[in-house]
Amino acid sequence: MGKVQLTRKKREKLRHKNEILSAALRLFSGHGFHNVSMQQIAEASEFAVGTLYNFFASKEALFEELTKSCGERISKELVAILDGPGTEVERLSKFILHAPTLLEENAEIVRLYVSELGTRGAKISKNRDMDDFHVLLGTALQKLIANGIRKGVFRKVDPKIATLAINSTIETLAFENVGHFDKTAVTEMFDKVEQFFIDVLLLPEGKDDN
Amino acid sequence: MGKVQLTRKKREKLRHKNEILSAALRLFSGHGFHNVSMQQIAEASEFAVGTLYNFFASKEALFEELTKSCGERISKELVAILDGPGTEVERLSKFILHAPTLLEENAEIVRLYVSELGTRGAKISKNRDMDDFHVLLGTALQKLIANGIRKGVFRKVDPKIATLAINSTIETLAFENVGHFDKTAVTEMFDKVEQFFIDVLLLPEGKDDN
DNA sequence: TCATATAATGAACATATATTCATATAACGA
DNA sequence: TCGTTATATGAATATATGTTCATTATATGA
Repeated sequence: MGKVQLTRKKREKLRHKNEILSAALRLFSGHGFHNVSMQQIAEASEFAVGTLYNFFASKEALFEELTKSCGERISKELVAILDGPGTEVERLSKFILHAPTLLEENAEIVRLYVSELGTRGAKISKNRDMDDFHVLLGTALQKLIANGIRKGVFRKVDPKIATLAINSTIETLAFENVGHFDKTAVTEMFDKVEQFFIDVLLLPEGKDDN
Repeated sequence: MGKVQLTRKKREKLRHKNEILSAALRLFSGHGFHNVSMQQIAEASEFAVGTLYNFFASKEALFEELTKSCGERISKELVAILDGPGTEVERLSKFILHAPTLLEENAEIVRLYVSELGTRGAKISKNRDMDDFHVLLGTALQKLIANGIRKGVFRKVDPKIATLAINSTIETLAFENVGHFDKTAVTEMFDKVEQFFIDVLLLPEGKDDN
């Protein structure tokens, strides 16, 4: 579906659009939606203000387009780990330990998410995409933990609460570090988080809760 | 220090100031800093715009004054529990279970905190008070957990990470529920959170990690 | 080459809103 | 009562900025 090869013009146009989006992401993530003007985006992307409106109906529309795809991409990456190969412990471990890399590669988006979308609160727009991806992620993690419990690998905790705790911790840590990112320090912290949750969730061998 | 009894005029003035702050809190917490104008605050508090500027140098100053005291009050309330009487387990338990009440009584402030201060990100102002109180709280909780471990009540986990996990979980849950607050549902959730962390941190009797 | 379509431009416009300040009002003390 | 001080007022100002649109530039294909 869709043309395999776009015409030169279409490709150019798409490239221009992406350049605008890219500049907007940089600015928004640095200063926040309300503190960035269309003028600034125009200057940063080296287009005229009017040109922006040939691509996006409004400042809000630009913002939404910017966030739409990002959430999906990141959430898919994480769900892939949770639903991927390996034991429950291995996957949970991998999931937590993948955060530093993910954070490094998506610093701007995460910063945008933190500064504008929060996880809740007064949203810029009615954009609910982020929340949807959040739910998707939560479901996958919850299922993993429930499976682990059923197999007798994890203690009998409430999978919902465990998921909440793990996700909250990862997010908080991510948000706290996205401003001044130090890979070594961040990696170290996430190592400890992984250790904590594995340690705490793992059923001591030989002991059986059932 | 300070007059014990203020003159009628001073008292009136203070009352007026608080009325403005109160109206501002209601508006800000509902719509966010950028979506509330001085006009609106003036109307809501039944003063003229100019009057607001007799009390506060700017919109930002008003906002800061609003947040300054709130954080301190809440954080003190929680630290009092953590540093209060009872065993480590009892205090941790009480700390978590106190959230619903606290949330109910401070819904507007929490909403404001969520929608504008986030926990980080593009702040309205350079106001760091909230962060300071956050640190204070973290320190108290961390100490409690460290003590619990030393006494052999808790497993040997990293107190820092445990604190991070507990605080993150409580905050996330609080933030998610402050919009449409349902005391019963919220209480139930926090009960489960308490159960989870106690369950997971408690050293099985007879077993000794040391 | 030229007619047409597409894209880019940025000055001008409309609106919103933070802030000011000259004026009015009320409270107070002599 | 009256002058003085403190407080309240809100129209006017200054500024910022989202959006429009008539104009210009560029690309395309006959």
